[in-house]
Amino acid sequence: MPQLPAFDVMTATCPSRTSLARIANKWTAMVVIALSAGQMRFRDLRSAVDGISAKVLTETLRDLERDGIVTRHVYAEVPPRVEYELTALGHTLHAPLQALGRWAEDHITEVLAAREAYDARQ
Amino acid sequence: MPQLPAFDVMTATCPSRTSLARIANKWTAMVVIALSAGQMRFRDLRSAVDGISAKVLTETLRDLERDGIVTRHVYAEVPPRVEYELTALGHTLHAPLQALGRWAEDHITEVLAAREAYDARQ
DNA sequence: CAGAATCCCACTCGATACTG
DNA sequence: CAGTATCGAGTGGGATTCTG
Repeated sequence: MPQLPAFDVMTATCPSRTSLARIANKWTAMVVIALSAGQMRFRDLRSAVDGISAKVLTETLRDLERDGIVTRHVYAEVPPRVEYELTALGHTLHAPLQALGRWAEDHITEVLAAREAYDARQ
Repeated sequence: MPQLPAFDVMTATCPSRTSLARIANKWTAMVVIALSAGQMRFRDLRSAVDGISAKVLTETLRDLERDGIVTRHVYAEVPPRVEYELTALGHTLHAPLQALGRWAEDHITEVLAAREAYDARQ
């Protein structure tokens, strides 16, 4: 058995795992990637992250705000305007998540081929 | 509204999103990180990825195998021995996922502080 | 040992309708 | 516009038991 690197996140009781569970999430990844371009309002985020429902976007943003990754700016206007922005902490998360998104795109052909081969064997 | 990078994965119909959904997952991340050290058998993976159930580990490994990220080697022995290994494709996924795990560990203090502050406001 | 099978709960997520 | 409320289908994931 190979030597494993000491990695706290692999321990069930370590709080960093709750954080990993949040950031290792497709919606989180897409929202953070979208926000990396700069401040955006709710409706623009919704169209940037194609297919996300208002409910899930709201919940995702709340969780990211709670974890200090996103800030919420409410402007007292009519109609209401709410803008979301990455915090400094949020910006440090962009590179890792962007890398994940890039991997998905760069290797989709191989993944699809592997799936087809696997399913053909069954 | 900021200029968004053209990113296929942000499109709901793009197949790369199904791939992102698989890799942006806490169990996937921990399994791939564990396997990056080399070939491992089922039971060792189970203890490396603390807290994962046999069922979820089996399903995660099946999905990763289907996507061409992991290979499964069955040895005709008694008792049975099954080893899992990252493919070449799987190895390209290690760096991004390791970066995510490191982020979770490196920033857990800030995240916990943000949570506490957020919850105190409610 | 490495799983398969089963049961079941909790949570995710989408759709729809409504509100400030 | 930016949500909230509610409902319901689907999925994730744990516990337990059984098998080759």
